[in-house]
Amino acid sequence: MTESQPGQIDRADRILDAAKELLLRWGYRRVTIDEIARHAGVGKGTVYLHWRSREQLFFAVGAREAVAMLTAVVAAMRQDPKEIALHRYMRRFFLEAMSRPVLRAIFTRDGDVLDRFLSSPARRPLQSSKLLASREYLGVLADNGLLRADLRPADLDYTLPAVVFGFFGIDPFLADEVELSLPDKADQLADTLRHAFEPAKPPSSARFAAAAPPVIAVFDGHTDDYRRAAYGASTDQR
Amino acid sequence: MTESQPGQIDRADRILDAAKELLLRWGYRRVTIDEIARHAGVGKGTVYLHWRSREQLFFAVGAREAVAMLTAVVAAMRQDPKEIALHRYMRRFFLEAMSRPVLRAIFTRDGDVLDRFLSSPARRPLQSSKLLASREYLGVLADNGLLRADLRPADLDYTLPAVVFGFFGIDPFLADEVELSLPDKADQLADTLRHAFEPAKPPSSARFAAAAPPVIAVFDGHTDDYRRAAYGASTDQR
DNA sequence: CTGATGACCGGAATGGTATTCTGGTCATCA
DNA sequence: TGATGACCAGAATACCATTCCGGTCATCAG
Repeated sequence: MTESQPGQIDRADRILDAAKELLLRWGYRRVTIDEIARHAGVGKGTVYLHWRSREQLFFAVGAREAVAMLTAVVAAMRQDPKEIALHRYMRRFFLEAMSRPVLRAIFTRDGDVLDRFLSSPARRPLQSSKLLASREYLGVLADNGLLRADLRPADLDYTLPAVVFGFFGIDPFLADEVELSLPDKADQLADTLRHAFEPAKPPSSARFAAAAPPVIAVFDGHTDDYRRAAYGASTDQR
Repeated sequence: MTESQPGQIDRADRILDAAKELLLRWGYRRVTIDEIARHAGVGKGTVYLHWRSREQLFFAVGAREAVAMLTAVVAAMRQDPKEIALHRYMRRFFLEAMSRPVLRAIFTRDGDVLDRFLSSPARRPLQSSKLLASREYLGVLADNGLLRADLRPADLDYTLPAVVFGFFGIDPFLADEVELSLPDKADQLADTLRHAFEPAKPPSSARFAAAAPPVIAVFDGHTDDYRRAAYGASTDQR
């Protein structure tokens, strides 16, 4: 067994650092495993002791970014239970994702950076819809009256990703129109989600306090999933 | 001057019919002007008597579809003034666009059909955002209390296209998840827009009656713009 | 004995060139 | 006078020779 030794994690991180830097500098297609290994100060074979393919390695780069993002999200939720509200969560999600170059490339489907990677077989980048809208999370919200009562939860499976996807992807098609700042866009997204999916009258603080622990548990679980995906050859990853 | 003779319009339509059929059968790249002319029973040079380039010709194919769609939309608005409501309009827009193969290809950015055409220089396919969210239309709605009062109209320039774009584009990224029917998707879009952008309490019928004529005028104007873009070499088209 | 390495292999990507194809023009024709 | 299709230049394609690179594994260092 290779993992669980601190040195191994360090080495994985060094390799991921190198891969991330080269990815952002040159794009997915141009980066070679040789170059990554050289930058990380390891042999090429060593890379394959951690991930079983080039694709897995770059997936791990994204997964590690997801861990960082989710960690920030969960920290905010611990700080203030109201942060679990759908519109607050997605606002932060949007800002965090757009602020991290690797995640921004993934969510905006930036072909210059990820060209080939995007068309990988069935490999939905970071399984974005799962990351984006966990049913468990939405279930907890619904159970605590934090979603519109007349909303069938199953509808959100389709509608929430549709709306959020739109905010991530619309930019290239607006061009010279009004150019909003990133926070302004996030506010627009939050405003839209709040009106579209949340109760008209804001729920009491008690609601948020009750729902926060299970919500945080769900996100902690997700974070661990991505952490596992980021490191370690032995782990499943299918 | 060539246009305004019925025969010329007929011929233009025959050419557009041929172009449309071949476009859907073979995709933008594979269709040649020769083939279109042959199918339409005219000489190749004749095509250039109507449009000044291949790109303009295919743009005209889309414009003619837009005319058909807008005609249906306006007819519905004349029938029932309530149809001018943003959510009703976009519901119909979505259904109409998705039901017409050429427009669906444009709005879903279907690369198999439109491959090269999509990356045409600055040539935003059918200037979709203008088609989608005319400021004039939204202005009339706002003036008649048919939009949320606390909404700055300029915000809709960004937010409305973002949301709608999401519904047009999300499908490929949901895959095996819940597969909704087209009308169900349209209903989800309508529901989202109604809650996000319209007043909580439905406006009176009188509001709709007052706003309908100017709204219809706006759409009639748009329809004419697209009709002009579809036919005629002499017209500007920039 | 264990974990790290890099030379090596096969298939895929790339570059260069000869050939075909096609958008657009315009002299000719009905 | 409006329609046509032969014609041309440049772009797309097909082909092949060469390079490149992901992944393996025999070998080595500690």
